[in-house]
Amino acid sequence: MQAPRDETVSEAAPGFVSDYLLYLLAAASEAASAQFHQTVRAAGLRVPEWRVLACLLDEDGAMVTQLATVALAEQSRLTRIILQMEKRELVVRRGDAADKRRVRVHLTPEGRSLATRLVAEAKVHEAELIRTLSGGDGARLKPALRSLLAALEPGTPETARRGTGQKTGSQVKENMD
Amino acid sequence: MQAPRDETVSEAAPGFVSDYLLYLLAAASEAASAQFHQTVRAAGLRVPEWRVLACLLDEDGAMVTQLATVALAEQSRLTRIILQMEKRELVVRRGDAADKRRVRVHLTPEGRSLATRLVAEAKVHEAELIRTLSGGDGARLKPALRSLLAALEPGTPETARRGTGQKTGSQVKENMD
DNA sequence: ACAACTAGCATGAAAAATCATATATTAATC
DNA sequence: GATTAATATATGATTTTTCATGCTAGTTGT
Repeated sequence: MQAPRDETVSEAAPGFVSDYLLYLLAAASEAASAQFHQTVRAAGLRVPEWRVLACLLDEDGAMVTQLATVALAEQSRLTRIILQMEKRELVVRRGDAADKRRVRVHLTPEGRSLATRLVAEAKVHEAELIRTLSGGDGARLKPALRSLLAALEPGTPETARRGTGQKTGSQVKENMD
Repeated sequence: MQAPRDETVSEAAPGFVSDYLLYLLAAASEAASAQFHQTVRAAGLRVPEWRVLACLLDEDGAMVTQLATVALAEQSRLTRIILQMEKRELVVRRGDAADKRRVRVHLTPEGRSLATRLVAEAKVHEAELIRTLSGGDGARLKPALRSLLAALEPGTPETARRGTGQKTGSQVKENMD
């Protein structure tokens, strides 16, 4: 028998926040990621490190800047993260012969093995998550998100163009925090 | 180690990452927020501070822990953020009379004014954003996100209620981080 | 080939976030 | 009603992030 005073708490706030798209996105992302990120931490990685590994599995030899974009982290941060990962022998950095400013990041066998394992777990987790969504929401979500991204990101709609120099000038890039 | 069989890795990677739900969520959230967050910074606020203000407009006198949940930040961080905001006279902290552990955070007139202005801008921005989404995606997104959140968050399905008894044992656990 | 400009990455110093834990207060249990 | 557990917030110390900027290497224009 506890007497929970019902004093000030009577908010059933209509709430701007709880219906605000940017909040829903951030909250959904956090909530959805929380579970899997535990797995990531358990593997001794921080979230951006996991993203780097996954990205390198998709495209080994990516540049630091590229990785920063994909890992949703800033360049200077990514630089340090890569250095740490190199110390841990998850990746190796190699100067690009053709353009010596660039640093290509490659998976080590250890890194590849870890990446492979985590990606597999991620796929399982994703499938489960989508399955728990009621009805068609599971199916609707991804297309809607892609649509949103497409509307927001100027370049790179689908086919990620990269590699060869290709700096067409307006490589608009200002969507990082 | 594998040999870089083609230095300019021209693969338009099938890409696990680019179709991974958690990545889409995180990327969409970042991309969508980037624009408005510039407005926030221009107002001299960091993102969690803006979230606090918005939340307080919804529910003045919220507790620190509550704000941490809504602002998607950790408690100790929120504590410091609130202290900073108090120094800037955006909020005031008041001990809860009934429960002296609690600290209720209230908007100052300045804080309310700023919050009101920003929320108005946020609504405009949101409307524009949704409008740019092709076809029904604008309409589908929010419900899908809410569905996802509902599936993930144990308690608090809609009406954020706290305080009043109802402790069914294993309720709220840890949905932060 | 030279100047000026841009791209890619690194780094120092400052700010901030995190983790574990301290403290105070309230609820629960026996 | 004393004891134990749980809540709510604060704080110290360490690690991270960030910001601005440095530096080197390519690019462009003349």
